[in-house]
Amino acid sequence: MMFDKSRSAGALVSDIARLHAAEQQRALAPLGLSRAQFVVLCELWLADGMTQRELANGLGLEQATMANTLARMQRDGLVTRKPHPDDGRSQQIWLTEWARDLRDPASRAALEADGLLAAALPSAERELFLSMLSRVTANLRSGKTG
Amino acid sequence: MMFDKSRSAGALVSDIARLHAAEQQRALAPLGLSRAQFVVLCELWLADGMTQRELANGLGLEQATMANTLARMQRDGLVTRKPHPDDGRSQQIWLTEWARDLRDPASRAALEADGLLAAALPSAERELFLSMLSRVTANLRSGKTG
DNA sequence: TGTATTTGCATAGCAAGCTATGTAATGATA
DNA sequence: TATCATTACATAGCTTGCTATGCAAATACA
Repeated sequence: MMFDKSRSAGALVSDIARLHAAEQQRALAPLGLSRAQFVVLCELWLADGMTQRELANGLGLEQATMANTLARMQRDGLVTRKPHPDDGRSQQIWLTEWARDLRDPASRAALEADGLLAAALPSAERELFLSMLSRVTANLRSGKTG
Repeated sequence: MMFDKSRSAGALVSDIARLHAAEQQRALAPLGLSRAQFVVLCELWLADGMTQRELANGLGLEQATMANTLARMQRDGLVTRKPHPDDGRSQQIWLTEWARDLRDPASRAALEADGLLAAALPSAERELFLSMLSRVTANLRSGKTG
């Protein structure tokens, strides 16, 4: 019985994720952002005022993970938390002006890291690669729920 | 300036890596193994007696990460560390009998998790997917060094 | 109305990745 | 030979993921 990691999609994907995360961290660092913070900001740039649970659900992360990341984002001046008007248990997450201003430069940095990844493939293959990744993501996600 | 995570290979790969890691953890848990430990065991099943640095280099991990993982593996009875005969600074990492016996069942568990991932794609596309992942991995890795 | 369940959040504690730093052994060199 | 640089490892401290718990607010229902 053998496990050949060079022929394991899971092992390869894990390696790529780690290498890509390092690239993205490097690209985002000059803005004072971490990768996890950028991911949360992507949601909030579309619409802030969401609750912590809505954010966690949208990103597929656990509530506790979200709570910790939001605490660091508040510490770093990226978000503020205000009591929810209709529900005393929850809070609305709002972007600071500073976080709003980061949208363009941070998106550029993230795209740059993505470009390094895509550069490994001829452009003719990139659409298919994205399609495959999307199908795998959808499949694993649905398997988790159902 | 927009960042669309559903069209970002990096974002998709990160999600897949997280979902796959959870699957693999679940499959390995009954054996008392974590994913990170399994990865180290894969190296040691091929040849044990390596030093910590050799293991870290082989897996592309930092020395400190390796040191911590090996400490947990020693705690869990998977490896023993013996002084290196030729170099008083380093230690050789040896598998325990128990770890040796885990090779077949652990490999099966890992392959099972990989199967769930591959199941998202028609078999005709799987070879190409592996090839793309290999090229991306190689490209990112070489970019790191050079 | 009063209790019981559910829901939203915080916190503790663990794993595994990272960087930075300290120590001891080795190796190179003046 | 004595000193300096390098190498192997350990440790501290950070992030970001996880599970498990606890608490308080909201909701359901007897």
